[in-house]
Amino acid sequence: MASSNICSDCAVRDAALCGSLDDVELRALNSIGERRIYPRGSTIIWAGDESVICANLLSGMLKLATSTPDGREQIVGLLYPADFVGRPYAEEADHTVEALTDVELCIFPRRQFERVLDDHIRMERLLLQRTLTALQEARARMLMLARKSASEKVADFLLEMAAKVGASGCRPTPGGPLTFDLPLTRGQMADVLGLTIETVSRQLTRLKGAGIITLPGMRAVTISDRAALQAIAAAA
Amino acid sequence: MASSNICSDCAVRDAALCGSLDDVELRALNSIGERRIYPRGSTIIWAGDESVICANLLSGMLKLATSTPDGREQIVGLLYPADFVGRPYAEEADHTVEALTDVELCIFPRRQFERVLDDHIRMERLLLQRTLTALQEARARMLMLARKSASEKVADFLLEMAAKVGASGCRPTPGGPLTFDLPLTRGQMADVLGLTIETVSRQLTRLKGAGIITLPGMRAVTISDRAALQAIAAAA
DNA sequence: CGATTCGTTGACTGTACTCAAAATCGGTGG
DNA sequence: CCACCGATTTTGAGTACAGTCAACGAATCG
Repeated sequence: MASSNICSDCAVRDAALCGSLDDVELRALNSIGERRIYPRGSTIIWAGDESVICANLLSGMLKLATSTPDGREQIVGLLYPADFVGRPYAEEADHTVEALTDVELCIFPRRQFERVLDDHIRMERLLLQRTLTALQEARARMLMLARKSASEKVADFLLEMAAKVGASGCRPTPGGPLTFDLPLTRGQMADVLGLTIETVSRQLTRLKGAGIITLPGMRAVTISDRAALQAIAAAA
Repeated sequence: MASSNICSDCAVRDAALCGSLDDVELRALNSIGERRIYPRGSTIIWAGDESVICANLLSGMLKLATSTPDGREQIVGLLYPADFVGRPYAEEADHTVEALTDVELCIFPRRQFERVLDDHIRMERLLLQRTLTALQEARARMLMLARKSASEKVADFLLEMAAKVGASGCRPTPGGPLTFDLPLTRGQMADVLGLTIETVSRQLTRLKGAGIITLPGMRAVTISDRAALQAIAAAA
């Protein structure tokens, strides 16, 4: 049976929460888990719905968003492969989870996942540490959203993306220009940064004009002067 | 010895993390803990310093803040009695922790606290749940900081304060006007809301002018029209 | 090839920030 | 009790940054 050892070929086996489990434990988790693929743009969890699933993100990117009653949206987190999805120990889902790219998830029914958590201290401990880190990140983002200017936000975001996605990007010479594809549309970038589409676009063209970046394609970015970008992100 | 049963007269015994412990466990925690009092305005933890302590907040209020290199500050969390303070499993303190009022803390050396955590699953589980809740709160605050107007922010804040501190405030008739003291200065409110002092002040006078609140003293607030305040917080 | 989504650019507006001054509160000491 | 001082708050005038509205260009897809 394929499902009896889906973990063996898991791309994020070591990086994800399950990395803490031994083979016996893994089989237990295996029996309640299920791989599923969602196309880009699909909503995996709706905010306010009953919290029925948890998952590990195997590949692709997810966004985590909340919105005001009148429709203003804010992306409160971006999830990368091996990140944990969902909210154990709560009856309701806090945020809407949507696929930014095609994604592959390893899904567990929430209740059963909680039981595994209860039975496997190492896994729970890992989740605690991840959650503490996520909290720290969220708070850092609060500073950015509340106190940074549009140019700082955009520069900051480009650097973060360079760090996260840029690993796979192409860098001709070390320290030299780095090119990668943004996994987000301008509108999504705006939702992350607490700006509007127009402002994001303008800031990007400003950076292009200053010779700090180039925009070879709609989604592609090349960072040609990383130091300048860092200077902007830190201060002005 | 007083220290051998400091927990017995603890005001937050049931609400705090330690509420999960039985008497034997409590004695263990007792032996590494120590009560300490800090005057208002004192800094308990500096961001970036080595993370050496964790604590439970017994009484008073703490602020949790980060700032940009050039000095812009943002309060990323407010802590109330029974809340947990500090960052286990990290070498460095994430945020600066400062006393907004005189506070009483029950302090533990971080390393030793982590050991207690490791040995007492119930406590670790509680901490996980608290952290998940804090993460949810932080993300909700991200939405507010990034997407809400000044008037929404102030209205929101007043309602939150009414809920948190207002319990002890005086409410002549149920559903009627509620009066309480703000534990924060205008400047601190501005730091919470991502605004300036002047904007906070102006919004308060606007609310006063609209007959929704009155400001009997420098720190006191009376909410006379809660429904109107909620309407502002939700929408405009 | 047209339709649609996404991105850029422009002109204008408005909200919140900055700078500055006056008013109020709280405490101290004559 | 009152005068005085510093800190906090309020108010005012002017500015700037980012938002809004609108049009246009570019890319993608059927």
